[in-house]
Amino acid sequence: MNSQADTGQSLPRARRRPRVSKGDLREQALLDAAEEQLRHSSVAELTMDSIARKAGITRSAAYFYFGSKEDVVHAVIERATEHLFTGLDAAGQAEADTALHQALNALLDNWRHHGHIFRVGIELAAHPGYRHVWAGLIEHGVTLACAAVARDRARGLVGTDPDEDEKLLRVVAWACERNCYLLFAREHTAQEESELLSALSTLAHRTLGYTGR
Amino acid sequence: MNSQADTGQSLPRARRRPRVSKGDLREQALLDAAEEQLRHSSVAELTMDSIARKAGITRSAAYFYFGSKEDVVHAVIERATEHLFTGLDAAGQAEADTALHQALNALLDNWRHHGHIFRVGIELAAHPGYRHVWAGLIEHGVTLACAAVARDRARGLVGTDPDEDEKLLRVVAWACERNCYLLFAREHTAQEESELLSALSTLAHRTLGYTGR
DNA sequence: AGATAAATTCGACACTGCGTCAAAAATCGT
DNA sequence: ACGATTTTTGACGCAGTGTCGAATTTATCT
Repeated sequence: MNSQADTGQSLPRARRRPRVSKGDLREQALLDAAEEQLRHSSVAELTMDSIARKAGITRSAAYFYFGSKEDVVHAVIERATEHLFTGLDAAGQAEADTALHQALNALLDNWRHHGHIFRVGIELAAHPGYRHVWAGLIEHGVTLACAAVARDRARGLVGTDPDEDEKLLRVVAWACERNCYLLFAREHTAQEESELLSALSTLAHRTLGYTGR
Repeated sequence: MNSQADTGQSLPRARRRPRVSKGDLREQALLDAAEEQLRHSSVAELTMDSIARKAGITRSAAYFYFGSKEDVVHAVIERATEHLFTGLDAAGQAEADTALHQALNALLDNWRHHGHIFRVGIELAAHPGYRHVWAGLIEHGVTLACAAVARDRARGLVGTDPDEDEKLLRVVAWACERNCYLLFAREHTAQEESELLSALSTLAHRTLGYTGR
C-alpha cells in the first residue's frame, strides 16, 4: 500500500516500511475524504486542499502520499472498482429469465451502489491519459456479457451468429454505460431506473438476436 | 451578435451598436482562434491567453467580448452546430435502403466533418451547467430519427409498436453518441468507421424491430 | 474639422489552486 | 536516550482566472 505503487503517474516522496504505519492510515483517510466529497461534487470541484483538510492534514502533507489530485482520484476509483461487477458473472443462475437480462439487472445494481464512483471514472475518462483504464473496465463487462449470451445460446434462446456477439456487445456495453451515466448523474426515481432497465434489456436482447422478443 | 447575447452565463461589458464594427470582427476572430486550437487540444488545455494571442489581442481585451473561457467554447459550439444534422432529415430519399440506415450514414458523415466540435460539446457536457444544451441536441436527433422510422414503417419495413419508437430511439441515440465519440476521439481508419456504421445500423434496426434483419 | 461620446485595449492587481523544497517535528528501533 | 526514518509544515514560484481604472482608438454629430 505504498504510495508510489498507486498509479505510477507522478511519484511522491518514497516510503519504505511495509508495516501498517500512521501513514498508511492517513492514505486511507485521504481516499475516504476524497470519495466522500465526490458523492456531492465533480472531479473539477475537488481540490487537494479540501481533501487534505477533511483528512486532518495540510495540503503539503497530502503530497507526501499522492503526487497529484488525479492520483488520489485514480486510487479512489481503483479501490472502489475492486469489488465491481459483482453479480454479473453469477448471472444465469435463475432459470426464470435470460442470463443477459440478469446481467443487466446486476449492472443496474452496481450503478445503484457505486454510481458516484462510476460517474467520476467516466468524467475522468475524458482525459486521454485515463481513457484506456476505463475502457478496460468496460471491456471486462463485455467479456462477462459474452459469457452470459453464450449460456443463453446453449439454452437455445439466441438465434444469431456467435461470431458477432463480441462486436455487438461492445456497442451495447457503451450504450449501457452512457445511458446509465445520464440517469444516475441526476436526481431520478426508481420508476425511471426500471424503465431504463427495460429499454436497455430490449435493446440488448433484440440486438443480440434473442428469439421471441 | 452582441457579446451579452452569447450565452447569458457571465456578462462582459455591454456594447450597443448593432452595426458591423471592429469588435464584431474581433469576436469572430476569437471564435476562429478557439475553434482552431480545439482541433488539436482539449477544452482543459485551452487558455484564455492562447485564444486572445491567436486573435491578436490581449487576454484582458478578450474578456471584453466573453465573460469566461467556457463562454467562448459555448459560442464556438453554438456557431458550429447551426449547420448540424444536415442530411438527417433528408434521409429516406433513396429507396434502396431504409431511412434509418440513411440517417445513420448521415450522422457518421456529420461526425467526419464536425467531429472535433462534437467532441468538445461532449466533454463540456460533463459540466452540469451545459449538459442540457447537449441533451437538447441529441433530442433533436431523436426527433429526426423518429421521423425516419415512421417513413420506414409506412413502407412496411417495421413490425413493432410505434409507441415504443421514441423511448428506444433515445437509448439508441446515446449509444451512437458514445460510440462515435470513442472512435472519433482517437486516430482511426476508414475501415473502423464503416465497421462502426455497420454495428450501429444492426443495433438500431434490430432494436426498432425492422423485419428481416 | 473638431468636439464628444462610445467602443476597445491595455497593464496591474488580487485571487485560487497546483506542485516543490528544505527544514522542523513526530515516531520508531535499539 | 539516541539516531534514523517517517511525517508534517510553511514558504516559495508558477500558471491561470477574472476585475478595474485609465489610456487609446473609433464612430457620431454638429
